Amino acid sequence: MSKKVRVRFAPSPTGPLHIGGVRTALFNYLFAKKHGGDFVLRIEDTDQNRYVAGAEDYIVESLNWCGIPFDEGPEKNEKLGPYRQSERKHLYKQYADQLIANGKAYYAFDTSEQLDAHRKDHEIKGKTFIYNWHNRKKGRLVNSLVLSEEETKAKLSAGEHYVVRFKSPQDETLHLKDIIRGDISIDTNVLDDKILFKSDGMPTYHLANIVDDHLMEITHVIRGEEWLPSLALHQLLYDAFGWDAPEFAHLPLILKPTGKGKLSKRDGDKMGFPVFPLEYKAPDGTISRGYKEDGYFPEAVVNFLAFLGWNPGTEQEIFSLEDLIKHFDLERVNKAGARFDPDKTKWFNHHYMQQQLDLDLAKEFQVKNILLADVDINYITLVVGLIKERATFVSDFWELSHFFFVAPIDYDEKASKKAIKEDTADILSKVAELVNATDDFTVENLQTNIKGWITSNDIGFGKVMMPLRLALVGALQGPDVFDIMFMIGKRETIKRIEALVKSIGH
RNA sequence: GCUCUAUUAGCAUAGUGGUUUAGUGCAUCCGACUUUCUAUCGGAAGACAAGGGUUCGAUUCCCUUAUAGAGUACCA
Repeated sequence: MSKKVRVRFAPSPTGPLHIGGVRTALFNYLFAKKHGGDFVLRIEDTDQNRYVAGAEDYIVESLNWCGIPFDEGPEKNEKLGPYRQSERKHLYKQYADQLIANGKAYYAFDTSEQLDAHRKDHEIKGKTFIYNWHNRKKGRLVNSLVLSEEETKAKLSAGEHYVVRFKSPQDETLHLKDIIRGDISIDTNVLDDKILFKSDGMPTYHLANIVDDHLMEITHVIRGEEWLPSLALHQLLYDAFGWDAPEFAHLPLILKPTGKGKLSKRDGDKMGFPVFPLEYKAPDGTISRGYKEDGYFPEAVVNFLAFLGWNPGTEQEIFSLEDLIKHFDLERVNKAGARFDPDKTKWFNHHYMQQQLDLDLAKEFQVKNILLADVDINYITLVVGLIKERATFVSDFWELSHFFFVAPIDYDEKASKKAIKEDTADILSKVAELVNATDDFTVENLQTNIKGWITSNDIGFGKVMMPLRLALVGALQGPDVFDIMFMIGKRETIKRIEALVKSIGH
């Protein structure tokens, strides 16, 4: 009985896709897949002034990188295409005309300048200018409602610029439904007569959106909260056309980490985290960082995005895409805005890092560090296995593991103070001997030899282990000392111990 | 201004008209890992915006206030 679920993600190609847009796309995707439906990408490029070349490709690449590809869209499975509104231009006029013919819309000839003047005028008087029943017949507006039929025709045939406005009803209370927010009532008297068709021959978002959603057989419109105020108009438009409206769900806004205002493009650079999925080079040359380039795994991005406004109601926080599809539910989406937490996104990334194959991480590590070009990949893989648990990004690896590849060139001052005592040189020399005497050079043998020596001579672990670590690493950091010795080998271990002994100056 | 929306600890959130001493995660602090640590493990501290109702009883329902956000374009 129920139709197949079809949802759409309808971004405007005005620049890189904001992370909030990705979240909207993700929720659409999850909802569609959960119900075995289709996920449609439609490009809303009705504003020719704001068009940015390359933005559409960026959107497609972003969705693909996140692993949430669309089923239908530009150049892909075009069943009900085209999927760019600029290519559907010819479709919209007839619908605007239809509304005019049945009295639901009208021509307006006011210029932008005239309207601005009205708005300013009202502002001075402390009132709000609304282009609706309240003002449309008072004589100061020029439209087909106040003009005679002849005058209107004359203006049209004279080629005067006009727009088509929706005639919003008077004194009605609209009852709207939103899956997330429940019932919403609106007094139609506060609605203005929105422009449906612009003087440049293109429809506005409002008209195009309704016509396309209808033609593309969209069953659920899942979009950002900023559209909530337009919901009444959209419902009215469906009614005016005599079409069944889809169901609506308005997603909560994504707020800045400071909590004030919605997350904007500039917040990222200011606070040191990306707001875009992929790096973006603007036509003017400025570069915005992306999650991908910053070293985030797509799984982590999807996971934290899913939790921006939604939660499963259980204590599970780690969700694969498949899990999300299984558990996602619009009813469980929050109404309140979701504050973006950069630390939590790192936490997710750390988690997904642990699940990556050491070999894959090692390959990436090698590519990003020239110094590793000639190092055996198997060795790098072993190193990665030892240090990845304390890394969030692959870019952390070098900092955490350089001593596996190169000997320390100097010793951290604070660490030296802490580790080096009067008898340190003697102790280290003895340790070097022990290392040298360990023929079968394994972690286990090193441990039993050195630890055994410490306990049998009653020296104290700190006095031995700390300077030993300092010798090997150059600081009091890194994984288990015995692992390090084993990895760099007997000769290198002894070399480094002797280097420290020498530097102490005994 | 007007319209709409929200408000649980530093932050994100769970949850409910009465055994809830309000659960979880991030961050913080403290311990442990026979001694690195920004990792891991264990523990601690920390919240129902305010005021009115409704009710035997409200964090949970209603109203008001405060605060915050969104929209208010020939942008989407």
